[in-house]
Amino acid sequence: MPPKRQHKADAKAAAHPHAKPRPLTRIQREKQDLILEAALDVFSMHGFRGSTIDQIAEVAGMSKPNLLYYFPRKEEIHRRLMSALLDTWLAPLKEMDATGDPFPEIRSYIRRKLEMARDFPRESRLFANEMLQGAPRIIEMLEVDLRNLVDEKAQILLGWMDQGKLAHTDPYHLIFSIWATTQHYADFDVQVRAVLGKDRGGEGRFEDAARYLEQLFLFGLTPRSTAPRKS
Amino acid sequence: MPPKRQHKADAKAAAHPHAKPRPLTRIQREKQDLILEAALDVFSMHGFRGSTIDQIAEVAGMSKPNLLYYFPRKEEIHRRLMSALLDTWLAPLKEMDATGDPFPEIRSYIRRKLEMARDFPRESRLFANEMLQGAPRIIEMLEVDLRNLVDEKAQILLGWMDQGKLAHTDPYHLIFSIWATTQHYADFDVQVRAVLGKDRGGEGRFEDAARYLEQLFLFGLTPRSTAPRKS
DNA sequence: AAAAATTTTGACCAGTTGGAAAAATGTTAG
DNA sequence: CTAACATTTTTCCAACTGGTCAAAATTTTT
Repeated sequence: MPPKRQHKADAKAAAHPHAKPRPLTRIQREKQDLILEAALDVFSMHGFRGSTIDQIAEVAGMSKPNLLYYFPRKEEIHRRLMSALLDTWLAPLKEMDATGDPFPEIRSYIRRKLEMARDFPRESRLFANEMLQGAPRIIEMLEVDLRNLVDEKAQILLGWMDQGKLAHTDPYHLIFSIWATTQHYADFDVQVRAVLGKDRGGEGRFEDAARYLEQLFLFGLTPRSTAPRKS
Repeated sequence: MPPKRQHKADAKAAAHPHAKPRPLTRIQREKQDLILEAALDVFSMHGFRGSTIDQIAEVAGMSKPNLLYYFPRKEEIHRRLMSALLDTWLAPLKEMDATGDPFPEIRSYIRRKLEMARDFPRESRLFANEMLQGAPRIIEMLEVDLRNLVDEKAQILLGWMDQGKLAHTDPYHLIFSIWATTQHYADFDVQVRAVLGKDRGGEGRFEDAARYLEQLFLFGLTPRSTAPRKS
């Protein structure tokens, strides 16, 4: 039997699962990063089905077969992006600390999320695209990891509420509303820009958003001088 | 010259632009609705590029050429959906009335938007998909119609603020935050369900959301009994 | 019931898609 | 230098894509 052609970099490792996988070469790391970067561009705009390997390859500046040498299937690229993404995405929430006070904690959570919308809009859109499609590739992670994390943080919020440090309300929907309002600035960026126009739609929009959201979440819309209305 | 075959229902009308277009037959109306309904299913999940005519035809229960008899191109279907959508979508905001009081107006705006997220989730996702892709097909409408409408309503909000009926804040971001928080329940439905789990994730989630959002927007997160924190 | 118009179907097409195979070209350790 | 390996290119393919076309089936009008 002639030795099988070695089409993938880790073919040897795969043949013998317990063999130490040879470390990636410099070129492998560089090219994989290049591909993932390009794929993020494409997937985040068109979703999984709407994106083609050719498009990704073109953005990455290489031929399609060459790209397929590093990632043998399209799904593989997407999977890699998604699993890297989830960690990044949940990190800000993980930082919310029970020993802190609610308002500083919530405020800095909002800030971090808003910074992510500003600095990593493609990641946000990639995530949104996956959600819109029913999250077929990450649903289990949502139901386990995400759910556990949110449960845990909801307990913290409830604790603060019981201590009278925070208005008593639904902690889950509180978290949802922070996700929604912050990610909006990445996912619906076109709309935000269209509405704000050229002058107000510059980079300053993130500071305006931060100021507004802080006020909304920390002080609410009720005018401070007026007693809350009934009904 | 032999008379051209009449492949499209309105070919005659098109030949003579000022001729009164013959009204659609019953079958034409029914089938077009059937197709648009199916297309909404498909486009809202996969976006324009990720959807195929075959898929739509299958959901609509007809053959691809038959579908193409009613809508000669894929874009046409999408265009029809989008233009019908924008009207529906902006209707709730249009209702916000300067002569009313801010809190009832804002509260019922939130309610209407939340009802739309509950009753028309596919429309919401179709819209979200278009946004994620940079809104190539509706950008002008956003920059003109949407922008004018929001400008107008922002003026109303500013008026209320000047009268001391509403906390002084950024009216544009206020509107954004209402859009974001309500549409979240349609666009990120999978995530919401995954986090809330089977028991809390039923239809009741919309009522919980309504209650929470009302509280957030009307009273804010600051505990009523405590003076607002400094810094 | 015939004629006219509308609707549906089946066969087809050119371009695109994800991917395979193999040959050609670099790169590196001994 | 050269053998072993890593990378890239060329060629190819079967399935799918949006869309056409003529004929057949059906419905509507006269």
